[in-house]
Order: sequence, then structure tokens, then C-alpha cells
Amino acid sequence: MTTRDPAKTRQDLLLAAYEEIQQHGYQKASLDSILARTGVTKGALYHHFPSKKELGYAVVEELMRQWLRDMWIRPIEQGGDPIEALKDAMQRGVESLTPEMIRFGCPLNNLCQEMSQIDEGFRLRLQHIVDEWTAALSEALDRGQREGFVRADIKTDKVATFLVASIEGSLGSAKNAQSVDVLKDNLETLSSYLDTLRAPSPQDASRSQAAA
Amino acid sequence: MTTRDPAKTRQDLLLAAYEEIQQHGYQKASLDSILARTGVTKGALYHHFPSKKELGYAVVEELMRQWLRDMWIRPIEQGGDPIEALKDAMQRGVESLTPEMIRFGCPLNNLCQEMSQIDEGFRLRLQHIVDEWTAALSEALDRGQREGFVRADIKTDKVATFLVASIEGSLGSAKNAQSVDVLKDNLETLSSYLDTLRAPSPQDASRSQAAA
DNA sequence: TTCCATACATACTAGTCGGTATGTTGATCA
DNA sequence: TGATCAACATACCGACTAGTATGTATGGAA
Repeated sequence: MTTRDPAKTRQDLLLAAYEEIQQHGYQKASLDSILARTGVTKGALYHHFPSKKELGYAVVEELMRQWLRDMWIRPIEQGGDPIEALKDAMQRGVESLTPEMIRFGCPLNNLCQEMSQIDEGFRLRLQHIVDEWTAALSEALDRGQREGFVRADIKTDKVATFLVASIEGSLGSAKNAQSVDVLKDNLETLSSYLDTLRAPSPQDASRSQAAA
Repeated sequence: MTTRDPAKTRQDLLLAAYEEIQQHGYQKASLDSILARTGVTKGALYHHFPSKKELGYAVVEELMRQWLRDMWIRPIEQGGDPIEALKDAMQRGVESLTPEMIRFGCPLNNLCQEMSQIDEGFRLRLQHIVDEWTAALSEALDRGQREGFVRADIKTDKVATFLVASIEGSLGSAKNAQSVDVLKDNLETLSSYLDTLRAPSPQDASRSQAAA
């Protein structure tokens, strides 16, 4: 007489799949192992998801997208100095860093590097949420330009793309080195790059115009 | 009466393994497929390598390390302005870019992200050649500082670590977006960051001192 | 010419994998 | 209360996997 809860069953599967993928990669993620983690049976799994691939897609589209929004997008959406907001987000990222994040790496980056050349379905879904992130950064920088926080001569979309690449690269390096310090140093260096994007203060601006 | 050539057999296996890994990842790389690519038999493979893992290790230690040295280390080892040398290396990197490099990604980055949390043997070997790269960059920047090309106030080792992370991140982003332009833009933005590392010209230096 | 280690070749095993066929149970609504 | 269908459960399949057991051929040294 176990009471049924299909929504919970589905969520359990997603979460267990996420963990299994984090630990072994998607390709080596075992459905049997996911079932063992949850206590769900194979029949139930295939009732909720038509294939392993679709289960993987759902992990990307539901879990990872939500995590990215909470962690990296929402914090830079309000107004004010976007450079400070991004620095804060990075700072909070480091502080709230679980050991698993260093040990197993950024789930988004992991899956991108493992799967994007192997399966177009994964690539497009991953690219989609990366685009969302990049667009949010780009818009924040645009706002920053309009409000005078950010230099007017930078291409905000290109900078945004570079920031995403650098953050992912930094997380990847940290995982490979198994070192929080590598991550901290990299984000610090990235912060110093961000500082070069600040609009010059009025007196600096007039001086550099005089020099030109 | 087929004449034997064990060295060639071994090299054939390494190359085929490299290609198979590039296309499917290490974990899904099939020994049978590697054998089919080469025409070598399983007995021969296990004569040259004790296990799939050791074959993978050899690909890292022999093929990938050599490629990294030729592509990214040697070009920045001679003297002169290291910032220009690195920019040149990146430019040449983009120019000599094979379509496979965009399609399948940087082999070093791929393997790092796929394997470093899964197998310590891979992680250490990969980390070792990444360290080699980082050290070469760091030394080049040190030389640049001594010769007056590079600002004296930067920590060269931290910048070097960041450069590696950014380049790997850029290659990863480009693979995920399946776009050469993403790579070009990122390396361009990275170049603009490199420019901020230049030592100020003498007159600039005196002016900024006067301002302080 | 004999001998023997290296360099292969073939056939096979034990296990894992994603997926399916077929059955049973539980909740909801007429 | 009975019917109906979603929500499971179990047993199984064929394909594929890394690895091995065992045998054979080659080429150089003695």
C-alpha cells in the first residue's frame, strides 16, 4: 500500500541521474545505478522517460538551467554597477563552493565538454542555457554602459562571451588541479580584468581626451 | 610474410586511439573500433599495452604532450616581447585550426573535463602537461618583466594560470557553439586583456606618478 | 641449422548495457 | 462498486564490452 507520488518519483530520478552523471559522466552513467540510488524500478523509469537520452536532456533543461539561473543570472539582473554585481556573484560562488564542485567540476562545463561533439541534442540544449547566461551578462554590461559604470568602447556581447569562457575555463582548471586556490586565483585575475572595463572617472576622461 | 614493424604498430595504435577518443571520449572509446581502424588484432594491442587505461595514458603522455609543446610552448620560449609572442601563437592557432578542432574540441581540454574526476591516473598526467604549459607561460612573462615589456606589479604565475584557463575555456566554448567566430572573438578579447599587462611607456609612467 | 623471445592472431568468456514485453497495483470517476 | 488508466514492477533480451587463454609465425642470435 505504498502511496504513489509520480511527481516525486520523477524528481528523484532527475536528481539521481544528475548525481550519477556528475560522478561518471553521461556516457558511463548507468541506469541500473540510478535505479539503485532511488529505489525506483526500471518500469517506472521508462514510464517517466522514453530513453536514457531524454532523461539526460531533462537533467540539463530542468536541473542545470535552474541552477545556472539562481547562481549566475539572477544576481546580475538588478541595476547598479554590473562589474561589482558580477564580482559579488563570483565571490559568492567561491564561498558557497561545495567540495563536490571542486572534486567533480562544474556540471554544465563537464557535460558540454563530454557531450557536445557526440550528440547534437545535448549540444543544442547546453548551448541554449549558455546563451541565456551570456545574454544576461551582455545586458548587464549594456545597462552598465548606459549608466556610466562601464567603458563605452567595449563590445558587450564579446566581453560577455569571453567572461563565460573564462569562468568555465577557471572551473575546469580548478577541477583538474583539484585546487580551490586555483579557482580563487583565476577569479581574482578575472576581477582585475573586469576592473579594466570600468568607465574612466570624469577627470581621467578629460585628461585622456587632452592627450589624444 | 608480412614484415613486422612493432614501432609502427604501436604508433598506429596510439594514433587510432587518439582519434577514437576525440570522437567518442575515452570512456566510450571502443578497443574493437581502434583495432578496426588500424587492422591490428587484439593480441597485438595487448602485446603493446597492458590495458585500455595504459593505452589512454600513452596517448596523453606521448601524443598530446608533444602537440602542446609544438603548438603552445615552443613559440613563447625565445626572448623578446612575450605578449606579442603569445598573441602570435594564438593567431597561428586560429589560422592552423582544422575543422576537427572546432568540431571535436581541444583534445587536452576534452580529456581533462571527461576524465580528471574519474581516474586519478589521467588527472595527474593531464595536470602534468598543463603545468608544463603554465610554467612556460610564467617564465615567458618573467622574462618580459625583466626586459621591461611586462608590468612589474603582476603575479606572473597567477596570470599564466588564468591564461591557460581562458584559452581552454575559449576552445570549449567554441566547440559547444560550433563556431570559429566565437573562438576568434574570445582570443581577441584575451588579446585586449594581454595589452593591459604591458609595462607603461616611460612618459606614461612619469605622468601616472605625477598624478599620484 | 637450432633455438627462442618478440610479435602477433583467433576464439572465447564473463559481465554490463540500454531497452522491452508483460504483468500487477493503486487512485479516480461514473 | 466496478471500470479504467496511469503508475509502477519483474523478468528478460540481444548487443557490446574489456580482457584472456592459447596458439602461431617471424627474425635474429648462437
